[in-house]
Amino acid sequence: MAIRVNKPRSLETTGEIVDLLFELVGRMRAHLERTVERFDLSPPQALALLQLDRPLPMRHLAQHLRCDASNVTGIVDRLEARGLVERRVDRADRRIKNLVLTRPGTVLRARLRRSLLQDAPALTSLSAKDQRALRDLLTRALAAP
Amino acid sequence: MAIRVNKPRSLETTGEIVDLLFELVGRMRAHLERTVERFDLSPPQALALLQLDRPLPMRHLAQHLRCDASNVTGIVDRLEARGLVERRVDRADRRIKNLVLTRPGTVLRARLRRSLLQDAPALTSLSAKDQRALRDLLTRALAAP
DNA sequence: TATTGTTATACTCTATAACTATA
DNA sequence: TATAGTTATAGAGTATAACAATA
Repeated sequence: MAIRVNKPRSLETTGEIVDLLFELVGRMRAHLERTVERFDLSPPQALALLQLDRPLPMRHLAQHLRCDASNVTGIVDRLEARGLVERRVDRADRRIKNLVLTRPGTVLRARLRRSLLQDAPALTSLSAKDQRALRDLLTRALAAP
Repeated sequence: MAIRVNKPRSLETTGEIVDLLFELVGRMRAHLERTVERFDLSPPQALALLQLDRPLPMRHLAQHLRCDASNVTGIVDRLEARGLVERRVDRADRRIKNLVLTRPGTVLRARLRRSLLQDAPALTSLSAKDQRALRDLLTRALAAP
């Protein structure tokens, strides 16, 4: 068995990437906060809406948002009160409530997503080619175990 | 003047990147929470510590952490109580307090950073070459106005 | 017994406003 | 008059635990 304590990959580069991601995500969060305000949504409400490109049980939404399921209740309550989302009891398992966008919810989600992406900080300054390269790198990074 | 409503860059790709970043950052946050626990630090305390690679006025630290200055007081209080940082009044402007890592603080910061980077989720699965490519893309993205 | 969603509750993080000391 | 940091306080976001309905 070879004696190799460190991987050839340098922690130095990893550190630079983490710092860059930290900065990028900071800018994106600020951008999100400015944008959702115009839509009269809280950031959690907006993130929930963005996840609902397909019907999703409450619990799955919680997993996607990385928060406890008890939080989702309140978030969805407000989205439902505004007529953006419906809770539909699952026919196969009646404990489950599937979240489905209403027509207005679908429209609002599309507008929100477009606003967020159209001037996504930093990303818009990359060329189309660079964007594809970035996408492919991130895909490869996340694909591995 | 040419009639061009959309940029050639596709919102489609931008959207994919945002989704990938969302997933990546989620994993990194979970990783951060697991790791800082072992160091008996809260995530904000850990992030503050990580920023202090050089002396920094309270207010600048707040800007880096993207939070109000009033929060930093409590975070630094606890780090100082543990003897990890010192508040040093600036000689040129006595309103300013510069945060400086103590010797134990420097040691702990290095250990924390190493732990975080050594098994940074997703990033460690990239080859050294891919890591450099990712770093360069992110640098370019953030450099632009 | 285990799981989904809800409620009630407490805790953490964060921002706002008023204060002090310096400038 | 303006700025750096602190304090007190309130609000948002989150998690935990107990519960009802269903599996």
